Amino acid sequence: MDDNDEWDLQAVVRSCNTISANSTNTTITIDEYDDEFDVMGSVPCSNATNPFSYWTCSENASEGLEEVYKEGCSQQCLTVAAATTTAQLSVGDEPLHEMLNACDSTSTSRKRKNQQKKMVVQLTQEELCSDTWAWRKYGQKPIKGSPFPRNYYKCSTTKACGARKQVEQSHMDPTIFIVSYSGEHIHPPPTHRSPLAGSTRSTKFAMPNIPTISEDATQSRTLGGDGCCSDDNGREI
DNA sequence: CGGTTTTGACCTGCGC
DNA sequence: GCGCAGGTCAAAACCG
Repeated sequence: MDDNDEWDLQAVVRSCNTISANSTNTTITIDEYDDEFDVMGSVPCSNATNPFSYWTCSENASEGLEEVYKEGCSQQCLTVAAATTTAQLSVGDEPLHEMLNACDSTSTSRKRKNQQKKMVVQLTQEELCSDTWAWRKYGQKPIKGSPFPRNYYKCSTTKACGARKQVEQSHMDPTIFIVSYSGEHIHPPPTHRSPLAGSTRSTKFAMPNIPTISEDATQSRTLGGDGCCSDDNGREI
């Protein structure tokens, strides 16, 4: 792990600190997929009995994980679970290796052009609220096979910062959000934010028939609010 | 005024 | 080469 991964670690640690203790479902060790996953390290977790391992997807792995989700093979997307010495992954009640095998033979998903390392985590809304980075939404796209759109965020602290994240609500469990972090922050985490940052919007532009993505609570407006959550339009929830 | 969200258009990669 | 789908851009509108 190098300096470039530092922000990822920080983000994970924050998530870790709020991750639910029962987040572990059926799990398999990531060791079974050494060729596919890059386990980056392990950090202590205040709310979990075990260290929290974090990982990124190597090329094959990211495809595999993406396929698992796209194909709807699982009841939930990948769960980043508390681990012992290696990261463990759970996919609902199904063993991950079975998921991947199934998807390998049936998947029609496309490879994405952005193959840079991503860190994928599954978070609840509360956990998302703990994300103190300042994010600015720059896009939203409906995703085939999912009733919920995917939202795209850039770090808004500095224009030069290349950190990005994608947030997608699990269609199997709408209370779960799949967050993919990519790129890297070139600055320390913000400790407070401008009162102007994260201005709210009216709901007049809300997309009809598309559920509001409450993960936007992670948006900058929550910063300085010491963890207070707000919805897509900045309303506190 | 400065920052954000919204959202349609555009770009690009991949499968067929 | 074409079509599909994901990712990004950017103008317009909004908010405090």
